[in-house]
Amino acid sequence: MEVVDLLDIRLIRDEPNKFKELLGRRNVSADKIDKILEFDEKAREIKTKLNSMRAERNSISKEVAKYKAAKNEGGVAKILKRGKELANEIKIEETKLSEIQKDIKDMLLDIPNLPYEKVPIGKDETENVEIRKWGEPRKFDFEPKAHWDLGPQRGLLDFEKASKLSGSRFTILYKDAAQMERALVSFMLDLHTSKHGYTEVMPPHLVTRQTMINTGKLPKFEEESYSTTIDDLFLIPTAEVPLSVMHTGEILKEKDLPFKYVAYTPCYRREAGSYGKDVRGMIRQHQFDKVELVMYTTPEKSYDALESLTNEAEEVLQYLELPYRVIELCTGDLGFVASRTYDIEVWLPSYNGYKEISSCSNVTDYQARRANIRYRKSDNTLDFVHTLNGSGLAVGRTLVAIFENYQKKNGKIEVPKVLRPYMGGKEEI
RNA sequence: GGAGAGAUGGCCGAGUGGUCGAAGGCGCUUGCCUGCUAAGCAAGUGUAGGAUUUUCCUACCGUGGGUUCAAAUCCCACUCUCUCCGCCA
Repeated sequence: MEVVDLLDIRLIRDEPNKFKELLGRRNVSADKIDKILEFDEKAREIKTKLNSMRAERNSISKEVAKYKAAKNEGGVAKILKRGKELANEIKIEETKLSEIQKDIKDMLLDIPNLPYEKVPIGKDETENVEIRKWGEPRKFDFEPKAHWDLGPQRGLLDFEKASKLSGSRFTILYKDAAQMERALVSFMLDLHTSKHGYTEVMPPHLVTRQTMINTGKLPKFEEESYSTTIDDLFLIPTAEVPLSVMHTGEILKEKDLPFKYVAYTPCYRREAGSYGKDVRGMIRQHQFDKVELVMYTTPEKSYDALESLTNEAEEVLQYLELPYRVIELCTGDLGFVASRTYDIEVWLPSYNGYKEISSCSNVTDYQARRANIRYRKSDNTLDFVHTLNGSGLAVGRTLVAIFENYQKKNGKIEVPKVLRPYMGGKEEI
């Protein structure tokens, strides 16, 4: 991977203030940019020097060939001496250059994506902006139960047995709950493939370190990831990882874009940074099911695509008749690779509020640069594609939302109408 | 796990130390021609960096090292793909 591909260092060079300004909005210090520029200048200096040294070496090589052809041994010996000197000098400079380039690469890997200009500026999640609301939270004529009470009481969820097997933050689903989880996966996949035109994919759940780097999950989030002690493979934290770099190193045709992929996979996360958060129930798990949407588009169309992708994810909740709202993340709350993000939050009685159930982001060319995914434009030139991803939806949280919003006084849970065909016609569980 | 073969430009494929950044073909672009389409003819056609920027220089032939004045080509390690054998859901 070339250094320039990461986060085009030429762009930083040309408009350093733009980078400092935009990255400053997401709490990246300007010093980091200055340091990169400083190293970049050093690297270019060495490169220029190397360039002329190599040019000389190449001309020497040609002369050697010429002398040898002319059987001029004296000439050969003389020029070989200079050649050897030069070879040593070149090696020294090359070592210097590769050290600096490695430093630059490490620094660039640590720089997040630029936020879109229109993203609201803010420090953290308290400054996110509500965009729209759909549906009304239900008024209960009894005290609704939280899923962590309701589930075990009904014998549908078991947290204690799960912890015997795997420790904290795991859940076992039984009977109708297990079937509903499966029904939700099928319903979501069917909706996105048949109505929204996505191509269904079943990707690997274990990926290489390089794949994690290409998607921007590493080196930043190593401690958030599960990996295998042998073979250095990583359990995917989301299907975004395999899907958004499936086309690594490829040159796509403009007329084939956009690519729309949907995949159901379990997701594996250590949740290292969230001690004490959402400890009850199955809101925050080390393993959870998710149906993920990923798009590849041209740069011109990516922000429109983000709108449609978000709408497509929202539709799942509309069909399930679950109240939700859409918020836009402010600059301080944006994920590492995202340039703009909408979160969809579903109403949960146990929280007496809205809880994230989907996160839809335009990643622009950030992953495409790392994974070198380009497309050939109509004028025959090459450019990086833009990638987008969004949950469509987090399945476990959707199940929780149904349990809590559809519960009856007697503890039974009504099955949303669209799910009934997937559950043998059951109306309640 | 064992044995063998291989990895070259958008694709196929030649190339075993010195005009090889790489033959040839396909594809693509442009022009000509054919009153459409196809075919035919001609030219062009990798990516990136740098400079004194209508030109010149440099790097890149799976990845990383090494040998050499000089590496796609020789040596070492690794990764991946294919074939056969073994094992296995």
